[in-house]
Amino acid sequence: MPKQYWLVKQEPTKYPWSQLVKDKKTYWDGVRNYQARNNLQAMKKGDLVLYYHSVVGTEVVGVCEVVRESYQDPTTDDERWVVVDLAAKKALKRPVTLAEIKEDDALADMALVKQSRLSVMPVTKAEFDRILKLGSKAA
DNA sequence: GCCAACGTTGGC
DNA sequence: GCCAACGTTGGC
Repeated sequence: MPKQYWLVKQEPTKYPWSQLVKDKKTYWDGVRNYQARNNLQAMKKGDLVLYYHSVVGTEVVGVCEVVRESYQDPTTDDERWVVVDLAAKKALKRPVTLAEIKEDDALADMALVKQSRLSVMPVTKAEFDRILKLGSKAA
């Protein structure tokens, strides 16, 4: 099974990338949307996940790795919802903003742009590589 | 802070 | 099973 790529959104006022770096890893709770839930369940250990700051910043700031596959969300008794464990892997040298993504021919069709309300979404390898490339330029 | 987009709920 | 009303998310 080839490695898959994902993007998760979080508001930095709630749980910023810097907090994930400090914590080393976290469980990704609070998903209450079926499409996002299905994506969480499809994540495999070792998959790489872009970390996007929504609302404040609106930019991709880092990469994390799935370290535990989906399990029952510990913050609710409702069996419908799951979490995965994510570990911070590396920060981008500089953030890749939503504005840049929209302007980039290779990225403008991302679910991030098309479906702004989805909080967990798959990303193609081409899109993933492209964002890493943009994010590796000097600040 | 406003508003558009979209998911969910509930009445019929 | 359809659709209107409502709530939430997220960009600006």
